[in-house]
Amino acid sequence: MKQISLKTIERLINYRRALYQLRAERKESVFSHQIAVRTGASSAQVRRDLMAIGYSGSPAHGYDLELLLQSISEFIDADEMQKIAVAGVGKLGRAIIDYLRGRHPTLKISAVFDIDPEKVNRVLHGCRCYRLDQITEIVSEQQIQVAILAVPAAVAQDVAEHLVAAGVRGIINYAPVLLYLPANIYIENRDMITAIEKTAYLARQLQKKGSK
Amino acid sequence: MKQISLKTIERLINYRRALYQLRAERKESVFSHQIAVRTGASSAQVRRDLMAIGYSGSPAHGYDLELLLQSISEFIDADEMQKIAVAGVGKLGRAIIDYLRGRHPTLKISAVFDIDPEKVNRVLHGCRCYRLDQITEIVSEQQIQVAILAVPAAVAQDVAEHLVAAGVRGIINYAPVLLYLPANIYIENRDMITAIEKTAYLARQLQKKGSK
DNA sequence: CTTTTTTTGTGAAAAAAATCACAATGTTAA
DNA sequence: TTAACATTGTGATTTTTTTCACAAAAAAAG
Repeated sequence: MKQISLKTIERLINYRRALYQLRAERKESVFSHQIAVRTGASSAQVRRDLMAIGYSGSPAHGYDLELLLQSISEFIDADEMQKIAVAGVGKLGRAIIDYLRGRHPTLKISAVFDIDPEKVNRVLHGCRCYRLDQITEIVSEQQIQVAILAVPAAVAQDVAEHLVAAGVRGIINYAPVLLYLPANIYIENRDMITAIEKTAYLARQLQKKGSK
Repeated sequence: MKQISLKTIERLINYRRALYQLRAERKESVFSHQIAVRTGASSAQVRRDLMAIGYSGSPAHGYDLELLLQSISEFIDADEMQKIAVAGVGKLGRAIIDYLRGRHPTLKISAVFDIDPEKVNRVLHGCRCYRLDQITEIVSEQQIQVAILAVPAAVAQDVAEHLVAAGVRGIINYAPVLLYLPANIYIENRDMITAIEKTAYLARQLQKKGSK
């Protein structure tokens, strides 16, 4: 099968979310344009993406909601549980732990790390907290491949390097710094300041456009 | 000037961040390939993007770091302070407030909203907290155009509609739901679960690639 | 049974984004 | 002076992504 683009992956994740909402509305089947309008894609785009994962609908009834959900999930999710590490248990780290805990069928936070002795060795929101300097040891021992970086900017690069040394392949970086890591590591930058700067810029553009 | 793409905007924000780091290393000028390596772009890409904002370097010395920083900032940032509203002052909302407070030359959080009577009318992290049901009134009064949505999923759509009614044009959505809003509103989805799902998928792909 | 309508799946076309590649330019060194 | 070198700026090209547009399918209406 031809390699599926990252853009398609992102959209599929959104489609799945839209499908959950549609399911909650008691729908049993769905047309490409219904998914499109909820996700901001075009209906042709939706069809193309579903084609990419090999799922087919019928011209008469569209897509079977349950089967489509299943197909997307099979494609996106791992077969077995995937373990995640969280580095930094400040407000943000705890918010992340809360968002994810027990909510996902194939993702679970299996270790969290902090430098604060008050937190270390305690169970926070259901997750055992370890000392930050144990991170390489424990992450490699547990074979964790995905990590969330929610530590202060000053130590982000250092912690990231330890994660990579421990075998992590994907990092979600919430620290407001650019990480400099080997090219075979995937970095998803989620720094809030960047997001706000971008949105603030676009809000101004939209205003200009709206006012003329 | 030809319209600059959103991709270029995103990269420019990254370049700026890289430049701050380079400045901290006492650099005074910088070549496109140095920016490139720190941001994961190609050097040709960097030059193209800088061309887009009309900044020129010299073949001999590259780009003057200070002037380039200034040019990018002039392009990305507003001329005057831009106000931001934060809806939802849970762990995540407070993390956002902390990240931004006093750190940015043109962005400031000028009102925060929550439903919890314990928080309402108090000053949290330097920001006055209002009742969530005052949001339309206060956001439109203060002419806030950018809002951060950090409320529970169940109320996100409703709060978003109130923000739009109050004149907001850009929303950074941290709630794990897809918002359904007019097409002229910019939505930056920053839901954490989506980010983790995507990264987890990519980590697996990288593993497959690495092992063969 | 036939026509109308709606939708899928997908080649083909268009648009957008990224890369290539090289002339122009200034620098350094001999 | 002149040669060797590194880098910018950008036209041209390539690659990727999106959209168009229509045949095929199937249900509904007449």
